[in-house]
Amino acid sequence: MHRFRPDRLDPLHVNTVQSSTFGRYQRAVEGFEFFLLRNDAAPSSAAELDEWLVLYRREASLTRSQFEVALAGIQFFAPSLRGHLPLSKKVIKGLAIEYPSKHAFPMLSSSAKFIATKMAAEGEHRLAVCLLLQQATGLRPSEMLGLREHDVLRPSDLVPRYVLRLGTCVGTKVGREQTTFFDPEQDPMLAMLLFRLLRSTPEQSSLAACGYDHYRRVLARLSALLGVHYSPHSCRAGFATEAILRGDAPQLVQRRGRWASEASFLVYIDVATALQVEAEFRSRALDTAIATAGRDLMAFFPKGCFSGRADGPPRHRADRRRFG
DNA sequence: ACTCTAGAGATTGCAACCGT
DNA sequence: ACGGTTGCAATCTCTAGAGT
Repeated sequence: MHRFRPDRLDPLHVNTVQSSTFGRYQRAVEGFEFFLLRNDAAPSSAAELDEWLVLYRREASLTRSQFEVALAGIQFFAPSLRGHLPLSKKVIKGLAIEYPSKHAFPMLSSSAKFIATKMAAEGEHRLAVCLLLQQATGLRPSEMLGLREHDVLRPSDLVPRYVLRLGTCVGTKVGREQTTFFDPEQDPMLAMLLFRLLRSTPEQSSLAACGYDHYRRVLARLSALLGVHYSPHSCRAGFATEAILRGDAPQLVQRRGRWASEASFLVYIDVATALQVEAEFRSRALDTAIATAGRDLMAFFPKGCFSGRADGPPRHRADRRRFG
C-alpha cells in the first residue's frame, strides 16, 4: 500500500516536537493507516489521500480535536502534504462551527468573595485568599498555584504595590519570568488578607499549598452552590470582563493581564455572560447572600487561620503531606 | 500591518489505583 | 466501601511565525 509515512524519520525532525506530541501524532496516524488497510486503500496522490481522510473522519466519527491531531500528525510525518489537503481543512472549519470551543465562565469579584467565604468555611483559607488574588490580578491558574512566599514582594516606599514574580519556579505560558502588581488600594480587605497569609507562610513555601486538581475540585463543588460552573480559568476571565465592564481601556487591561495577542485577550471578555449570570443571581435571590459574603469576608479568616493548626475541620491527608 | 494557523503547553475528564 | 491520588487521553488556550 501507499505509505505517506517514511520508515525512519531523521532524529532532528523528531526533535522539533515534544515526545508527548510525537506520541499523539503517532497514535492518530496509526488509526488512519489502519483504516486505509481495512479498506484496502492505497491513495497515490495527495488529493486522493485527502478524500480518504474525510471519509475516515466520518466513518470513525472523529471529533474536531481528534481530526485536528490526525491531520497535524500526517503533516508532521509527511510535510510535503502540507497545503495539499484542502478538503480536510474545510471539514475542520465546518467542525469548528458545529463544535465551538468552550471558554471559561467569568467570575466577577463579588462571586469570588462568596466562593472565598465558602472555601474558608471548609478550612481552605489559603486557597480562598489565592483565589481572590487571582481574580484581582488575572493570574493564570498555574501561575497562582506556583506562587511562593519569596515571589511576592511587599509594598515599599519605592513601589507602593505588591509585586508578584511569576514563573520563577514553573514556567509561565511565554516561558520567561514575568511580573504583575496588586495595588492595596484596589481592595484593602484582600491586601490585609494577603499580608497575613504571607506572614504565616514559611520562606520558599507555596502560598496556595495545594495542587491544580485540588483547586479545580473545590471550585467545582462550591460553584455549584451558585448554580454555575466555574473553572480555575474563571478568575482570569472575570478579571478581564470586570475591568472592561468598569470602563478600563482594553489596551491597559490586556497589558495588565499579560495577553500578548489581542485575539486571545478578546476571548476572555464575556460581558454578556457575566451580566446574564448577575441577573440570574438576582432572580434567585442569591445576590443578597453574595453581598453579605463580601461585607463579612474578614470574619471568615480568624486569627491563625493560615497556620496548619487552624480551627476548623480536620485537614485532609493530602494537606498533611503538603506541609511535610 | 494585519490575519491565520500550527503546534506546544495547559487544563480537564475519566477511571484505575491506593490506603484507610 | 470510600474518598483521595495518579496517570493518561482528550480538549482548550495562546503565541510565534507564516501568509497576505
